[in-house]
Amino acid sequence: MRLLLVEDDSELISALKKPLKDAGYAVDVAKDGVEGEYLGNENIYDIAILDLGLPKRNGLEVLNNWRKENNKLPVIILTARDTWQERVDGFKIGADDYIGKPFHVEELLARITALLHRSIQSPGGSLKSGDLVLDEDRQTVTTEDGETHSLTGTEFRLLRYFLLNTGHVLSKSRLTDHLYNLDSDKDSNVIEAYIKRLRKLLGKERIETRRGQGYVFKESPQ
Amino acid sequence: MRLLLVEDDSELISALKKPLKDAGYAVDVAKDGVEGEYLGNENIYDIAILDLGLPKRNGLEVLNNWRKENNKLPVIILTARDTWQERVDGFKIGADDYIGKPFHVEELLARITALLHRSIQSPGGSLKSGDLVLDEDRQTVTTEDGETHSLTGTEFRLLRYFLLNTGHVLSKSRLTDHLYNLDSDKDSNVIEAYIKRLRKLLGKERIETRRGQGYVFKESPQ
DNA sequence: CCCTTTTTTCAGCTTGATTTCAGTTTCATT
DNA sequence: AATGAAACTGAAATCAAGCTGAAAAAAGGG
Repeated sequence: MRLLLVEDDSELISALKKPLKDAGYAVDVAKDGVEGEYLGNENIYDIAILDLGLPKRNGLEVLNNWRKENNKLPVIILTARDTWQERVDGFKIGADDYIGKPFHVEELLARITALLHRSIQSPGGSLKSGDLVLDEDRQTVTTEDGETHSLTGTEFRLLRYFLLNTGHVLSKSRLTDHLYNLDSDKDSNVIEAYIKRLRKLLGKERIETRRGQGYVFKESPQ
Repeated sequence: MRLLLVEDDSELISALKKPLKDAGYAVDVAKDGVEGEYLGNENIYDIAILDLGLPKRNGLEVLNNWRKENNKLPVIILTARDTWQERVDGFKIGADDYIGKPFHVEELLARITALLHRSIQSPGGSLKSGDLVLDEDRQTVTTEDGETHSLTGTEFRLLRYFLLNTGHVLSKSRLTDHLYNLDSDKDSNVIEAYIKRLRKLLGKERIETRRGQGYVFKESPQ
């Protein structure tokens, strides 16, 4: 999952980065409204955390512009002034959720999870595909044979992304985009290496290779 | 354990704070209904003590709003007027327990312990996990070999939190959240240091490390 | 205020996760 | 079949999270 944080307060940025990373998100930061709006249109993010009080362009304006362009990026609004009026404005323009400062990181994390699940119509704490169950709290996967394996951070993020996009062809560059930040190296075969590990865990047939295009995660092995 | 006290009477607050701290709770106080409701939704508390007669927003209303939002925070209601009717209202809305003023601090402490235990189906007075027994009054632990060791404050709080969350992955930041009430320093390895002490006391295998994720307390060492 | 206990910090070390690498296999195309 | 590009593979190198023992700092008790 790749997350865009549009926020100008460096202190808040550094307070959020670690826990977000720990929770398995690749985080990019935009420090003003203009940059934020631009990045948000890149179509590579799964969710955005948008502060309202921003330099150059106000957060509500950014959100409004995204929605005008039919950009459906899930957005959680963040604001210092938690007024009833502003909250209503945000929702009207098309925010998906709203959290007032000061807040606890855990609450933000919970809302992110809730929103991501909502946006793919899969409520609950675990993701399923066929006989696989991914427990997002424990970062474990239970396979068809009933065995539960705990996953490393990268294995978990990759598998989650597959599960959220079952049946779709996912290119290697798209996968790297979603697992890592912008500044990461593309000339590497990390993805291939992790595909191998997931296959070892889940069975070879589960992840189909489409040579030259990418990989497809299949609901049932067959 | 982190506890939210929603109470406006400063005298009562100061009368409760010390014994609660001594019993190993990290206490945060909200002085009115609005603040209380907000904090209670933060998802970091293990229990709330909620007075009914509050400024700005009545306690029953606060509780009602929490439950509407599907917030399952265990709540003990506190009230001056211990009427049958009010008690019924409180339980109907979803309070877990109820205590009328004036009360003895010991009774409140007992109800808190009982309520926390209820959530893990451990009706007895002491917390057990496998062959471990934690005496919450004496702050001691009895290990498999029958030895009883007295614990320091932090050791006790950490171990109790583990026992109440056996089998769950607990991240270091979650642990700090529940052990301390001030926003704690992020660049520190206090948790690691205490994990080490608990391991020395209980055996290494009891607490499993999930690198990058947190720790799991296991019922049996194996 | 001094002494004891508890808590926190620190620096070097260990271990496991991640990434890279080099050699091999597979596949589409001619 | 021969070719070249893409993907696979096992092992090694690198990097960072977590561990550890000791010492410093803070809290508590007389």
